[in-house]
Amino acid sequence: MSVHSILDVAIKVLLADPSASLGDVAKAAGVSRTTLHKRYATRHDLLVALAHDAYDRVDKAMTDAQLDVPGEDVVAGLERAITALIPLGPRIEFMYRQIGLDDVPDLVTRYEQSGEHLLRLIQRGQEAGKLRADLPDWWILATLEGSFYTAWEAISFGRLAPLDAPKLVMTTVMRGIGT
Amino acid sequence: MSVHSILDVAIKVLLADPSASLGDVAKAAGVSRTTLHKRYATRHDLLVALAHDAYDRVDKAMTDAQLDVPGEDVVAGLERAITALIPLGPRIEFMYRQIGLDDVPDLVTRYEQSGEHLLRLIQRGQEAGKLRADLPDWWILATLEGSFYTAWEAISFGRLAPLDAPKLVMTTVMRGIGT
DNA sequence: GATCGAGTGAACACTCATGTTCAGAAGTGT
DNA sequence: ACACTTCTGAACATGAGTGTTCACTCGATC
Repeated sequence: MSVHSILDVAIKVLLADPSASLGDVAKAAGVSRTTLHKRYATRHDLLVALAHDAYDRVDKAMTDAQLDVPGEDVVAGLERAITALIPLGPRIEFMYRQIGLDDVPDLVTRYEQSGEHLLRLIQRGQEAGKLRADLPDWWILATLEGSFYTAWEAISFGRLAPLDAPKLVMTTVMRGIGT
Repeated sequence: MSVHSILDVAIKVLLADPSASLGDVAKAAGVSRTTLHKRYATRHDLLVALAHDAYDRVDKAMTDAQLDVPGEDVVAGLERAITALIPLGPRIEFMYRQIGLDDVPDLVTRYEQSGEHLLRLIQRGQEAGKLRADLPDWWILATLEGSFYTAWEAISFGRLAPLDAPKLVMTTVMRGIGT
């Protein structure tokens, strides 16, 4: 069982039950508790590792989405970002729900940085007249993240097909629900 | 210390730290742990009581918002609903984050019912041509709830003034972020 | 085949929240 | 003043998760 597999399983288990014991995690990962303790000395260490792994993937997704290409269409960039974020749903949900990681300076820093790519894209969109300039940029970012999260929830409930999500999010966020 | 005050304090404490002990809750409420145990025999009982209290308030807010008046403007109804929900932010956030209450049939039922008022309003809005009919009603509902939640978060971070929230949510949700 | 590293299961001490009990204090009503 | 209720602080047993150690097994490597 590789490190990544363990983290994958740990995310799932801890998401289903945040109070799951390390024994539960180890069992689900097909690994002895001793081995788990060898990799992550304490529960806190495991949580931090999970958070870092999640941020790694978000960062990679944002980089891959090529949001910083100046000439390109902002809306297309947004759609690529959303599409890339959808598969990361479980990990982001985990980050979102886990409390007690606020006191880890590294993670706070990463959290603040994680939205930077999108925020710059949004600012460019506003300057280019593609996005409403009467709304604060941070609010637009929060709205985007919220809509993505709503989509992820709908997917996890089985109500929304993953492949339908990006377009649905984009049309909703861009045009709104009004006629 | 009245029952409602205890629940108020309990919400705050458990929201700040979901793993807070009953001793912490009791101390914060200015009540002995023994007394707390007398009112709520187990931790689970307390959580269920908190959930019911939250649903009570949501139900009351939705009823007070008069969403079922047939003739009235749907958009105005939505804004009243959002306005009424904002103050319930902490409680709804609590409901949202607490896991382990899924196995309480009463709460599952109440959860399903809690969105009914808004859903009917949305359906009326779609029929009246005020809301996009090309989007599923449940998705519009989820979008509304998500945007409300985004606003609540911004408020709790101190970035958004509570009185500004309803209008901001409405314009964002109705018109979207695009130009 | 011997050696090394990684993993395993079992046992252990430790901490902490929980739930319970009880005798006494504080307050309320008659 | 008295009876009654509620709240309190303290103590207790219990259970569960945690972190640690250790002897053992297994597989790969030399």
